[in-house]
Amino acid sequence: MANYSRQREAILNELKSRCDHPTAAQVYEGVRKTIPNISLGTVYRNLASLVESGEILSVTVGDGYEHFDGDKSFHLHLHCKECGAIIDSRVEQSKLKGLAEFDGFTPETSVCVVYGLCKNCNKQ
Amino acid sequence: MANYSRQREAILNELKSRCDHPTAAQVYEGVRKTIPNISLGTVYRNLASLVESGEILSVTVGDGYEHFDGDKSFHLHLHCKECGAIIDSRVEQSKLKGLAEFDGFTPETSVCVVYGLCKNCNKQ
DNA sequence: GTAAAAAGTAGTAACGATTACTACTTTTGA
DNA sequence: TCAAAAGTAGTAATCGTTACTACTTTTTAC
Repeated sequence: MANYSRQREAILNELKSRCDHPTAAQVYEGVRKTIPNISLGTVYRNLASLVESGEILSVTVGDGYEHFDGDKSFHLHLHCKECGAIIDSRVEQSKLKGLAEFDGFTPETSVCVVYGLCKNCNKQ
Repeated sequence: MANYSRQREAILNELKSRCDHPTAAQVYEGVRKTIPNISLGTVYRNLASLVESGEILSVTVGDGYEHFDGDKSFHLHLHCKECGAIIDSRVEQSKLKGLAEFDGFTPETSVCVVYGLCKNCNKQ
């Protein structure tokens, strides 16, 4: 089985079993409960590999850290600029403008990033 | 006039006059044509201050750089994972799911980040 | 107008999240 | 069973960004 290791499995498991959006350092702390001497570099490498293979998502909100999300279903991330929380929003895709009323959250600016391939790169 | 300086004005002007989403280093290069000995630290400080005051937007797409946008109107940023381009999409807010057909862009995953205040922080 | 206080800058050093590297261990497959 | 391939631990290096200090510009009060 390609790409298999006890460490990689523990990292993916850690991410799937929690509901927040941890940073690499937070995943590292969590996995250390199972594999105490795992290396931080191993966590970074496997997280990058899991993002590359599409098994998890990478979320950047501009707080200086890369966050990871084991939930790949469509949802918005509400980022509080005050406390830094990243809150999942289960609104329908077509109801983006209804966001203002979502659970007391007051949006100021919304920046949506869509990942994929542009027309040019798609041809190659 | 608070917050005024020739450097800050040149930085804001540089950002408003271009249609891409430059990094701090790219803004620095552009402003150096007007103010050759401007400091990179000054560019970073003013960009952060302009974001803070809401005059410009900060866009992070996970490429390791912070990007800046002088256009504050609602639009999506299509980020090509191949060439790194950040393409503005003028779709209506309510037509998010129609993205797939936008100008040949093939979305794989879309991560939307909404900035604001959560219920708790809003009370304070 | 002018001088002192306040605010901003240039240049450089430091920071810290992430990545690269090397020797070692685990996994794979014939 | 054993050598090649793949992965890891631990540490060093990278580099975008931030902090710091002496200096300059702007503001404010008289």
